[in-house]
Amino acid sequence: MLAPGTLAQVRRAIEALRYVPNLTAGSLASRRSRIVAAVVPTLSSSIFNDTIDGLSQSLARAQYQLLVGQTNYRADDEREVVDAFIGRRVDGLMLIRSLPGTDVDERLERASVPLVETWELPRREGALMVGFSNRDAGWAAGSYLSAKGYGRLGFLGSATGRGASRYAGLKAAARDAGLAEPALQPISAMASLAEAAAGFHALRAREPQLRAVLCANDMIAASVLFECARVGVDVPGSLAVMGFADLPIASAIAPRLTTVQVSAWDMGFRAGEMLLSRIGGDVDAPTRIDLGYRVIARESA
Amino acid sequence: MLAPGTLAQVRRAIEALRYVPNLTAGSLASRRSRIVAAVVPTLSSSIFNDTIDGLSQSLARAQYQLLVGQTNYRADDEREVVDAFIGRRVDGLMLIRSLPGTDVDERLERASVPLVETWELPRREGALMVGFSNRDAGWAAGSYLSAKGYGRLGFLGSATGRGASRYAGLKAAARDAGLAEPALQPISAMASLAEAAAGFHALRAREPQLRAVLCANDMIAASVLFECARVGVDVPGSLAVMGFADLPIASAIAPRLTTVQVSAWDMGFRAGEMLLSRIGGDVDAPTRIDLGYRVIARESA
DNA sequence: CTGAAAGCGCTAACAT
DNA sequence: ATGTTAGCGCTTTCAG
Repeated sequence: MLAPGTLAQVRRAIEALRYVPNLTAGSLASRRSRIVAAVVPTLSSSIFNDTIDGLSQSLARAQYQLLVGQTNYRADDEREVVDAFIGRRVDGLMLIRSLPGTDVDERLERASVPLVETWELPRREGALMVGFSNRDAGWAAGSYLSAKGYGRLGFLGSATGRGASRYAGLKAAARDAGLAEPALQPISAMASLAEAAAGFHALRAREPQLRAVLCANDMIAASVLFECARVGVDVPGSLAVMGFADLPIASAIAPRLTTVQVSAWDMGFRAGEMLLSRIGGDVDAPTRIDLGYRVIARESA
Repeated sequence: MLAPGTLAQVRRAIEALRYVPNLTAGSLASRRSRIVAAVVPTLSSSIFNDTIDGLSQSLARAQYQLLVGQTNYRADDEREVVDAFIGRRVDGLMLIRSLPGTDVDERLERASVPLVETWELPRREGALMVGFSNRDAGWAAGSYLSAKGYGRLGFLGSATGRGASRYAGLKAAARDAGLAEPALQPISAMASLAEAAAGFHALRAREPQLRAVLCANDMIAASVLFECARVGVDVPGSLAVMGFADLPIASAIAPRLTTVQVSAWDMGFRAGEMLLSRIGGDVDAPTRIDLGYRVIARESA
């Protein structure tokens, strides 16, 4: 039996000796690491940071910790980092896929570590995901553009993965509106702002009639806006530009950027919640959340 | 003795059974977690991402993994996250300090986890650090501005921590050049672009004679540039604007941003290397790296 | 309910 | 060189 005040003494001793329980030992014994991992294409881009932030916040509430790894859009890096996380016995993993068709799902499945995918929403049985349809979002952007009366459309962004889906949606919208097929100017998924600028000029050279350009993300769109300012192209008068993601810069830049908002922070936060409830054994928690997208009409298109 | 081909069989069996060694058990037994942690003020800002990226890259080479935590510029969050990392027995920790004067050093010291600080360079015995002098960098910016002939100077940024050091340097440069004390418009360290814009307008209202403004980072400067475009202020004709950090946007924006480059990625990479060699027991590895700063003259000032 | 004991899956130190 | 064994510091189970 504990004498009154004994607990307090113990606490004081703990503080005095600076005893810190070893979570590693705890993890081994309990078979629970209290660690969740995030695997993202790149850490040095504004695009996914909000998602990581959101994940981090939901994990922090539950005293979980966050391990991060980047793939640089390479399949073997993705596999390597995922294997390392499996070895670490993470309790769950959030993935923003770098490329389609890798076998990481299977590996995680076999190790029975819960996986939640974000930034897309493929239909796959039993998979956890929180995101939106990139194709539909691209379609919405295209419809907005055609409804505004812009005729000749273009797309500036990656021609693979999510970028390809957005372009496919844009193409479908153009077809639905009876417009010509939008021009595609592919740039790498990790494109620097300089690369984006060069891609824009290439697109303009190829398509002198270009009336509106949809960019794969707001940073690319910002770069386009900068180039327009530089060469004196009036936006949206001579050219409409539309971004994607609704990053903070979109509502600050001049002219303010018309874009497709996609709840980047929420995807991370909800991904964390999904993982946590799955880890907690909650069976009837949602497994698939469509956060949708929303065209935000501002000044640039 | 291993029969020829036995090793190959074992490997095949490992692959077939999908056996993945448990790193947690290894950590406990070897007293080496092969994890390094990064504690940053915020994850959802472009400012520190390159540093985290650099750290991540140097750790990946050594098969180390990266745990991240954010403090939201709050002392108690910082302490909590650092304690959790100590409990996890991380082999090292990189810290971008949120506020001065917290006791995290002491706690890490007692737990004997190597600490490397970045984004500043205080003189402290035995401490690991890789960074630059914020005060000197602020001074360099101020000298550049005064040499360009701009009279009335201003500063837009946090009035605490690194921001305060940069302002102190700016003030010293103004004094050295015989100019009036630069106006200080404080905004929070986590300021949104909208807050930065509002701060800029407040500064202009207060100081109608303002000729040049130094911003605490390039995102704030970008926001200022956007507002100038919006209200028709000619940059640098009517107002010079200078940024800090040399983020990718600095060289892309129109007009291109004059700024102070500070090797964000390298700070992270070198921090990782310092930690790794310290963990490896290398005694005569460098403990203090001054990466310096460099004024990059572009169009905006 | 409290307390002892048996692992968790590795590494490292030892013995052979 | 190779094989064996004793922990690492917790959680959990099982007696009492």
